[in-house]
Amino acid sequence: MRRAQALRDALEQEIITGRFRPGDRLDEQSLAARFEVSRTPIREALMQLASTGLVELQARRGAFVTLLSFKDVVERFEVMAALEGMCGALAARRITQAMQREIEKVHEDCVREASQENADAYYYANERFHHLIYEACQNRFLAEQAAQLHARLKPYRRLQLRARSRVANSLAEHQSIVDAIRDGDGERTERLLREHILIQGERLADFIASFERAA
Amino acid sequence: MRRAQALRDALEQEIITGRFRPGDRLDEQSLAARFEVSRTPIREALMQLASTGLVELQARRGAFVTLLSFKDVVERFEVMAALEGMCGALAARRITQAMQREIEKVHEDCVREASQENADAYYYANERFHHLIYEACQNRFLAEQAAQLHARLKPYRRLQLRARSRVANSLAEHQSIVDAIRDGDGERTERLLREHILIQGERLADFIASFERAA
DNA sequence: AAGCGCATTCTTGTATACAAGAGCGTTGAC
DNA sequence: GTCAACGCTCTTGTATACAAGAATGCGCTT
Repeated sequence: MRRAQALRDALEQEIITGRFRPGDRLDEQSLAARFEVSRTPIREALMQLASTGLVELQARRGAFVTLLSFKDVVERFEVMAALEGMCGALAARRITQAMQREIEKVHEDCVREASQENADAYYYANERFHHLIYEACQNRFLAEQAAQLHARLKPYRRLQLRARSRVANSLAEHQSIVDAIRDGDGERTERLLREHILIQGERLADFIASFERAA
Repeated sequence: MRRAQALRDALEQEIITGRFRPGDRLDEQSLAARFEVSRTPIREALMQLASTGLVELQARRGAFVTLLSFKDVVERFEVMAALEGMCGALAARRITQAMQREIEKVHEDCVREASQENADAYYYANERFHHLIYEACQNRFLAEQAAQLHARLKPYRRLQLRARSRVANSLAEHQSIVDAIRDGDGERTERLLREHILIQGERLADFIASFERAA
């Protein structure tokens, strides 16, 4: 069983991959028909998605895929930068030897996948890199919050790692972050990670701005 | 209508005020009977509370009031300190004249209520003070996140403002925060707010530690 | 012809009925 | 007497039926 959970994942995927687009209405009945379940687990799944911010529930009007404005996205990247910076600061001070080695290993994975120009593999290695930093902060709650917002920004982050120069810069930034953590320098790690994320946010902001201008 | 929402608020209050204590099981049937509604809106309310972290849903086992360990609370205060610090930093750089005046006014309210030794009134004035800083950051998402975690920590925060000396110190800290914001000094505001929150966290940690030792 | 109002219909919100898994007690065997 | 297994019950998870609010379209009136 546990249909609601499965539905949650399925809908999340469809939203992230663009099957449903921001602003789209999610009709309970048609979803129930399509997945061949009753409305009950559909409603549960929608409420769970609403709690993560992926959809919005309007009273008596139904569920809609959250439509983030330009400002909304910038705001979230601002917070993401702060959270990741904090993770980094704590990680640099608290990290274990084993964790340190693991991060270095995953960083090497990133380098390898980038050199092979395997976009998807690089994307996933990059994701593991960031998740390791979340976990290394030794604050489970912070790690969860960071991971959740990270996931929430996924649809927007994927848009931008196309430019090859960005990948090269990103790797250089990762390297200096790894170094800063190894040195146990919390402040430097925090600053580097903040900038690393904010650059992404700014890139994306440029992208969205050009997109909105075209529309 | 909108029973689920009303139930959510009612249950939240009962948890915050201690009618239900951390670890308690929340039985759907008995709640439905007590509130004279069916299980459906009860389930909705419980899921909403779960999304904010106030209760935990265990699959096939039901809902339990979240029992935060000592470590859990410390972790949350660590994050709260960072979020509030960030709010303060942004607020100091972005605050409007009107907002500045409003914060000063509420700060004066805090001073007045404290001098009258009206614990509840002071508590609420203090809460308004912090919420104003959240809003002043001009990042709606950050403000929401901060407010949510703030609310989440409410049951734990109330335990500790008993000591009179803490109130006096707290007011002095508020004053220097107001000054730092007026000066537009983001870094100083951030540092002061972080410390202001972390002190609360440490006080509470001491309290919990002594409590757990006694038990 | 245009605007307002009413009714119909569609959708969400709530109640109830049903299914299935988990825990617990009892009973039987060793 | 103790341990294990079986079955019962209790609770959650899902389906369906019902109620109520919101939107839309049609008709009537001016």
